[in-house]
Amino acid sequence: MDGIRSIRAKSGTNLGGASAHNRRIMIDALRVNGALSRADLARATGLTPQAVSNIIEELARDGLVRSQASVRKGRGQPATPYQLVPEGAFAIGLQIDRHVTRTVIVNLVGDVLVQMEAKLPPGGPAQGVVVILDLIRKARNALTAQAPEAEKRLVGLGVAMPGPFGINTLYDDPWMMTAWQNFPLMDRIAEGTGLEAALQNDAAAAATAERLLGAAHGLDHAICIYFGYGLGAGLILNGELYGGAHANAGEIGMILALVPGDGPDVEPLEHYASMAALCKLLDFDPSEPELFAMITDAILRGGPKLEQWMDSVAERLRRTVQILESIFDPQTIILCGGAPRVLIDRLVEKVEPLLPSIAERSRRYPEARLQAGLADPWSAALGAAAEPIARTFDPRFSAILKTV
Amino acid sequence: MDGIRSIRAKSGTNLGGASAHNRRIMIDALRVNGALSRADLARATGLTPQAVSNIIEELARDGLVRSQASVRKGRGQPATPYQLVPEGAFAIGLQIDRHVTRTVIVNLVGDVLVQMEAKLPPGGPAQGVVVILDLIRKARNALTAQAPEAEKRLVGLGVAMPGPFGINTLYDDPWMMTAWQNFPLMDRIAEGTGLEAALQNDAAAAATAERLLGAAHGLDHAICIYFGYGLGAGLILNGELYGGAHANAGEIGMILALVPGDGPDVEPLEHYASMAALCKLLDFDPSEPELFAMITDAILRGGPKLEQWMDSVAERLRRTVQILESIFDPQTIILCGGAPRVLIDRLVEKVEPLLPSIAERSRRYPEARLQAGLADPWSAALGAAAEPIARTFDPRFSAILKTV
DNA sequence: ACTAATAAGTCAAGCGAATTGATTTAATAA
DNA sequence: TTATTAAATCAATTCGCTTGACTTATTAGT
Repeated sequence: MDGIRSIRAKSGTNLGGASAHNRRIMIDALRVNGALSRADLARATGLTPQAVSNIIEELARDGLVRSQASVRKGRGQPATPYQLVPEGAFAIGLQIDRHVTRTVIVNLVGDVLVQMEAKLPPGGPAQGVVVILDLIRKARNALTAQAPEAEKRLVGLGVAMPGPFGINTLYDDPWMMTAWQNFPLMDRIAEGTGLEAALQNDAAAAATAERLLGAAHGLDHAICIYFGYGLGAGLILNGELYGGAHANAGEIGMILALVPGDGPDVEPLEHYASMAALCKLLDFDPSEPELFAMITDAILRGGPKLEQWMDSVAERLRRTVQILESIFDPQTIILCGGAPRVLIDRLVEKVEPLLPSIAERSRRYPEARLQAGLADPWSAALGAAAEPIARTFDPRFSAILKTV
Repeated sequence: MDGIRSIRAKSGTNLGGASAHNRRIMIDALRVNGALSRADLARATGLTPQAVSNIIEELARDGLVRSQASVRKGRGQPATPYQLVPEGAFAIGLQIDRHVTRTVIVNLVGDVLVQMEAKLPPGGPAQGVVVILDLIRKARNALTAQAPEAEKRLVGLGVAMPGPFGINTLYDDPWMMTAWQNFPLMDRIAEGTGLEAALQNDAAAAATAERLLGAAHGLDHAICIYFGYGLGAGLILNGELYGGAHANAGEIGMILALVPGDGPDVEPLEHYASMAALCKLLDFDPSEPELFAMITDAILRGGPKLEQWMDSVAERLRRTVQILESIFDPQTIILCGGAPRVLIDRLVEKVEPLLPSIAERSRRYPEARLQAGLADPWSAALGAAAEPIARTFDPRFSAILKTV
């Protein structure tokens, strides 16, 4: 502790760092705004037109942007807008859930090109990782079959898994997939695929998906409540995903928040509000492949048991939303998840009217206080795929973080 | 909406921006680590020794750092450590509370040089701002009397006020100082002092103080619960203060969180847990100048009424801490505030044992899950003073944010 | 129809902070 | 006494951004 004194400091930067930052800025601006001319980009970023010109030229050479037909908009030379090239980059997303694993491959703008799933064997991660690597291999083959050049432009692989990470089983809870977390999963996957791999929890992945192509597109402050087999939240703060000190931020499934009538023995929120709780209520097998259809049917059929459950979940979510609004002061809160569309939509309806909070301001953004986001079994995998793209091209992984 | 298309983009950067960033990096590293040699700084920041040398030389010329006696630590040329020069910069902090305004002047390392307060007249902001400007004038005179050169090195003025901002009286609540918030306070102060002035809520200011010179020193993820006349939280996320979409993040005083026994008519948290609530309980006049001494006396004397109140507040804080831990996954939570030391310490004691949460990990940081921070009536003013220093010298206001 | 005004975009030279690699200085270890 | 290690500096180079002049393409005004 003396020879290597642990000095805490942020990283310095240099010309290369600044340049990398500016490249990412451009890509980010094009993603959020659609097509922009060089002059637009110069104005928006504060860089000189010449600098923008050089950067755009380089990005075009790299196959990441391309020009559109020029548009005349008044006096002066017409502008040539540039847009992202969808096939400029590809990424793999992998979701590992309790009973199933899903993988998707998306391009730079988030189009899904390949989509595959497999049942996870009960033998735990040692057997599971074999299935996973096999699934990824098949997905890559499918990608190559449909776009031969794509493989060269794979920028990475994102993995989404239920959290929390690094906790020694807080509650004795089979949902926590402890075995998976003590397994060198990421090493095995990185090794097996030859790709850079990053891990995040499923709620964070879903939030990334919302930001890149969902309800949080272009927002800098949004909280995404992920209603899946468990319950979590992805936190978009200052336009970045926030992970906390140990990548466990947003674990709202673990909060012990009461609703009127609860006693001191209240259980963690996700024991009430989650697909797991619903399966228990309806006595459905969560590993059932047709689970979503079954739940959708059940909801459409209705019935007092289900209505009562949704009402009670809505009450808990109503209070959770009030807490999140007070704590984060976000532009909006998004309810999304690996859950059937009808369920998410019904819950959003039932949570209204919201409780009073600081979010109740006269001049609000166009965004509602609470809205529905992406809702399908693939949303976590989609978000996982969005992560490497964000990592590669988002300014937040920029100059400041790493000297190049 | 067509002529000026609102394009959303982050700012680009250039050589000047990178350079400014690196300067701030250096100052930040010296603040957090104490004295460091140029070689240390080079290793810690990833910059070359030559670059560090140039920057340090420039900072020394500007009077912000100075060298200490060189130290021999083994083989090789002895290192010359550099430290921040306390009198390298000064800043004014101003707290505007319900009944009183306080101002402090601190130097670069946070030493308090001047400390003055004044009663606020009941006439509202129009009269109040006169008192405030007069108080600041007196404080500056006192500063000049004790350090004639200091006035030239004033980097700014920070104002701390109770939030939330921009809300049209959510509850009909006399605590919210609505009149002050609809008054062009900051313009008047900036104009009257000739200094750059920034506004934040008192909890955020207290968190800045904790980070620069309190329990959160050097931490990147900490939540500071500010127990003052009201209740709020300052959020330090990724080493930066987080303000939310409208600078109201951390308003935990407004959450409607229940404890066992509460009904649906639960009131906002700060109606139970705050100095205001305590004053009501004890029938103390909050504008009483000797309030802190009176409360301290009352607590030391004890008695069932007070114990019961503290127990009930502790129960609410216990649940709030569990929620904050689950949501933020911080390194630590700090209970601080404009409240007497004994009260803060007693509350921290009484909140134990904490509820189970994801913060309960086997290998925790040295930091406890909950600890006491700064606790005195001046802490918000101190934090307000820390803000301009942070703004001037913190890397977070760096290259990325503004092209120089 | 012609000219002035406006805006997009390029060219070429210059700048400046960091890098690179060689060098100097000052200590300890052998 | 010599080799080794580490801090710090010197001098030359690098490279992306800026500056300012210039070209191109369109509309507005007379």
